[in-house]
Amino acid sequence: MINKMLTDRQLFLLQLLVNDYVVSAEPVGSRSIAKRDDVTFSPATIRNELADLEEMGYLEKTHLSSGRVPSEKGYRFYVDHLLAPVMLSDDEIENIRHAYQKKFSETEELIRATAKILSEFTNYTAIMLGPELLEMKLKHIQMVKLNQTQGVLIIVTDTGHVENRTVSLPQTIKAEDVEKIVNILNDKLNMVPLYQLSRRLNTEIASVMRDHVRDYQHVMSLLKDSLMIDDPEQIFFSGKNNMLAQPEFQNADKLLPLFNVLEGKEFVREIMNMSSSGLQIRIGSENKLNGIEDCSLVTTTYSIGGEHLGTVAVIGPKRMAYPRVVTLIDMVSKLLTEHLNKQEHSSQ
Amino acid sequence: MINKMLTDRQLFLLQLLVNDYVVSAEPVGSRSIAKRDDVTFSPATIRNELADLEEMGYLEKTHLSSGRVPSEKGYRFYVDHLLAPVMLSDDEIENIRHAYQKKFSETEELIRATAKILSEFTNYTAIMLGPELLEMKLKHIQMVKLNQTQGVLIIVTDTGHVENRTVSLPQTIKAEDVEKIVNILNDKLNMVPLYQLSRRLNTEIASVMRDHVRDYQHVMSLLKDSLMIDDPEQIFFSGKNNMLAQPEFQNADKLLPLFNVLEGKEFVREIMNMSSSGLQIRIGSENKLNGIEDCSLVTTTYSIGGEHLGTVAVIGPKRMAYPRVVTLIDMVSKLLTEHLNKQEHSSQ
DNA sequence: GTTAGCACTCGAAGTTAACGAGTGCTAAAT
DNA sequence: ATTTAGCACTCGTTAACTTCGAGTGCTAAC
Repeated sequence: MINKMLTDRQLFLLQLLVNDYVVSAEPVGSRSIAKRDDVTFSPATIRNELADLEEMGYLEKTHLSSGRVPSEKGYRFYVDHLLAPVMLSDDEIENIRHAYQKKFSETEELIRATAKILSEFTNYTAIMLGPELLEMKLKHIQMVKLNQTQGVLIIVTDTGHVENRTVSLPQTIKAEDVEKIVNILNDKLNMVPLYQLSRRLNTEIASVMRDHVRDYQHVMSLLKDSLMIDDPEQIFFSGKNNMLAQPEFQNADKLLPLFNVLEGKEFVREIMNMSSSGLQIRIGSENKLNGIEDCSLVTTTYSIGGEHLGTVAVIGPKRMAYPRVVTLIDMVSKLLTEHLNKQEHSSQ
Repeated sequence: MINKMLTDRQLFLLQLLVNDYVVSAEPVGSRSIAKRDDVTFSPATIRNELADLEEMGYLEKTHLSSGRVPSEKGYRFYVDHLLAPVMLSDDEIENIRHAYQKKFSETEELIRATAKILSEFTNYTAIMLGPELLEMKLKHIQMVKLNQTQGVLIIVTDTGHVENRTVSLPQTIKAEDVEKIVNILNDKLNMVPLYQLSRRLNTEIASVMRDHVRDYQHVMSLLKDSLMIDDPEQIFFSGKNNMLAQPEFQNADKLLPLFNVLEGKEFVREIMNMSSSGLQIRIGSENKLNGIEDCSLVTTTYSIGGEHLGTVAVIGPKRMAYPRVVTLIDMVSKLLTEHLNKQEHSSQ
């Protein structure tokens, strides 16, 4: 089934209609389009064109005599062929750049700040996925004794991420034993990916431990617990409340399922899967996940040190200001990448 | 103005009415009360009694011929004098205890889990405030070099909390210099409260640094940035979405201001201020904070090592299941305290 | 002191009518 | 061959009116 070519005027009208509907959230009629200064033809002509566009599946009516609303096919066409890059005002660009001037002492803080900026400037909800913890490599392990019975095990990765665990120390263990153990671990596990830690523990480490550490069985079981890294993702949400301002989510019946989906693991997995390469847009039911069929999802990626990947996402109603979101998400992901790499390479 | 003493029957009726309204969320009429098995008198009698209770300010009507609803004064009286401790089912107690069986590798995880349990069992929103970061004392500082230009500064407190900062290292600095600096810091700042760090840095440390470290000005300014601890609170929310299920918050107009308040700093400050000693309940407009005048807030405290204090809070509609919430928040805060202290003292 | 009976109130739910924004179609105008 | 004015028709929205019922207060009888 090959689509008939659309005329220039049809393209123009489709674009106008989507733009209008995106801000008004009300079905758009022929009269309101005709009122515009850049439209020279009459409502009747517009009605004819819109009827054609509807026949081709780009538009829908909410009832027999209502104005038109873009269909999912309409949004898809709009996004694929009519997405005019939007200009941000100098003011806005200045504001965004300004938000990145601030010193960020932790990578996490930077990512969190990015989510906030993105949600505030789009007025939708932003989601940031950090680099996968399990892919990170061990850079350093450190044990700090808090008191007779407790210590904190600190794990630093090559990306500067820090994990920590509280561990109960057997009273039999001595300070020099602890030091010895930590030295062994640092020696043997340097630059080992976190997901391999427990395996390595059982193979290489076990034998060394047996030779050098007394009560080694006990120590091994403690270490095994502590080096279990199970939390696979760092996730940051910002602007969930922006959904409350959207006319399509005014009542709790709509909101509850939406929020439940947003907080679920499947949603995060969905974002992870779709953002393999560059900018992607999922419109409405293109999202396979149940519960966000009235939403659109825009994602892109950012890189740390040119290697590890994270994801930036914006979710909002299907009736989304796509050009603006695309411009913003693009800008922000670039700024983030830039910032992370500056951190990585500069000395100031 | 001294309140007239309430008769036993009036107390009984007030209690029944609150209990009924809490579950139904609808004004309670005399007939529905009379239908109960434990009520032996007629609707007319009940009407007379309720009219008296209304006159005394414990009840209100939503309109002239509606059933009655508790007033804030009514809730207050109920909470102060009629709060019958509710029994949890064995099943529930078992479930809660079971949730605490799991091993928690970080204190944070334990507190987060407690919030979740509390929100799930109350069906309201739980808020946990961790111990004040600024009150914690420095136990250990560690610097891990990531590459030529970057390092991670790790700060461990006496409670086992870990803070970390990414710092850009000047290229002139050598590994042994870093070690020297860290040693000085550990030596001079051991057990200093975090809020004093920057002051101490300027006094004691500055002079020592000048004598032992080259390029000391530069190092000092880096340290100053890194030891600025500004985030004063650890806050954990759970079950915000439970608000969506409450009939009083069905539309976005009510939800948006509520959520905005919950996320604001004033709200946290409010909780901090009110929980100075034991269990406290704030009903409706007793909360001075604008935006939660239709909510009630129940708070209590927990202790770590008998010394540091944190706060457990539950917020829900004014029409809250007070007895259940009080029982649960009490139980959970005790379990949490117990768990934290077990961690502290046992060796297994 | 309690309660049956009754007139009265008022919100909720249902009905109807008027309104208006929108459409499709036809026929005239360009 | 397009474009457009004109017009009948559709249908959601709003407001006015009705009905219904759950609830009250009051009075008089128990």
